[in-house]
Amino acid sequence: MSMHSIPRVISVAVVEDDREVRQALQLTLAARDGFRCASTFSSCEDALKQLPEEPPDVVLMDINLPGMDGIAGVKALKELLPGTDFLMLTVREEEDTVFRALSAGASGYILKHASPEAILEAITEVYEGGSAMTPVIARLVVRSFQPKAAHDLSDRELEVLAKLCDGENYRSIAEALFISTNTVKAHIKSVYLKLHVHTRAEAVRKALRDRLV
Amino acid sequence: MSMHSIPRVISVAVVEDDREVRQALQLTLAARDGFRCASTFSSCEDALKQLPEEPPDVVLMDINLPGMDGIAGVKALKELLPGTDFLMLTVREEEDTVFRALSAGASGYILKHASPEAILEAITEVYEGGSAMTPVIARLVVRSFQPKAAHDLSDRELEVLAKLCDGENYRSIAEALFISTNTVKAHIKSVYLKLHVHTRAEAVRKALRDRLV
DNA sequence: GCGCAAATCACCCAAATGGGTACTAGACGC
DNA sequence: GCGTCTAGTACCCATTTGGGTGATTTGCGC
Repeated sequence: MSMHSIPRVISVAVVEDDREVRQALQLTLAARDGFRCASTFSSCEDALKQLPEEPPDVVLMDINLPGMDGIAGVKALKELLPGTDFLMLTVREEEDTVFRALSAGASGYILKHASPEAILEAITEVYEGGSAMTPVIARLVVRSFQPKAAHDLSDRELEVLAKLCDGENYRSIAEALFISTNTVKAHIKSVYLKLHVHTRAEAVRKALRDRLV
Repeated sequence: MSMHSIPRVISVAVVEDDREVRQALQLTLAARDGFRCASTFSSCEDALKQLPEEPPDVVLMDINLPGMDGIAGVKALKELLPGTDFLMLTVREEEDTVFRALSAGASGYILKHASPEAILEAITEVYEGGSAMTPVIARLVVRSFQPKAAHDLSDRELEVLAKLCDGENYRSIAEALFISTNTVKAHIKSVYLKLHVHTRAEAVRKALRDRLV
């Protein structure tokens, strides 16, 4: 925030294979004070070659691209341009794609046919250290924080499972809960039964993924 | 979306201990077509008693409340009103609080001193199945999807770690990678060393938490 | 009061795990 | 060419884990 308190121009690069869309974005950026379209590319491969020479502040990245797609592109470019933020431009709001893009290092995820105003606002938000996304995508993301299912584990079982996730062994769990190791075993067996797993590792993964702990 | 295609009034409840703020919200809602302030409460305890009788569409929930705080309030109310969405109202954008609120079941997280327009827009977005949050909070959330640190595991080690997370044992990992179980052990030992863990469970937790896989 | 589930404990045993040590072959940098 | 790194291999051994079986107590619902 304070970093950007002196008004300056946000330099933006565009990676988009559709020539029409690419030029429309370029024009939108050129027409507006405070923005500069530093470069445009029709493929990630081109962007990878040229962008490192003059890193922009923000990259608008299409997802569906011939050759290397936008997600792989972000992953590769982010390595070379750690200070640059990436804003995904897409036509559909698919759960799987959203999460893969965010995991790859995208800072935002907006729709291609949003208004120029909305796109410029998203660029500004990202540049200022925030993140931009549609409400629908935000809900997908928010939902991923919420418990997935009720696995009807008893309170005691949840307690044991939590310690299992901490990497504690039978003996230390037993000591912490003031019960015998045999009882710990019994609870763990019950947990495995209810979660349909057979090993510690699977139980830990399920507990973390489904946010049971 | 189609569910709400017939224009109707969104009924909103407010839980906020500050009388001024509470009344301001009430007035904002009353003054606008399409919104209705169904009820207001100064504590979660009160809301828990009365809300189940007539569930609103959206609840605006303050976080800092005397007695039961807004996060515990959401968790409790969400059980009773599964169809209702909760929008947290807060003054600060603290990472820990944000994640706890979302885990508790909140659908959005906005600033108390946002404009009436922005608050009404957030309510609408949440009502329509989306989610509302400030760009700063969105970035916190997005960041949680990205790898936390470079633990300099080799490619092979990452491969082994991934299978470890799947709950596979030495033998099946060895078979999958066409190497001996001894080599698998060697890789795993190296992984444990680099991640500073000593057991499978800890390794799985670290891998999932830090998004190494 | 009966039944049932949860929580507690016990014993056996095969398999898996984690730690220690030691060696070889290829790749890469300098 | 020498050192270092990663990958791959091997063996030993104590500890841990997971599965099977069975038992007691407590509390809750009907």
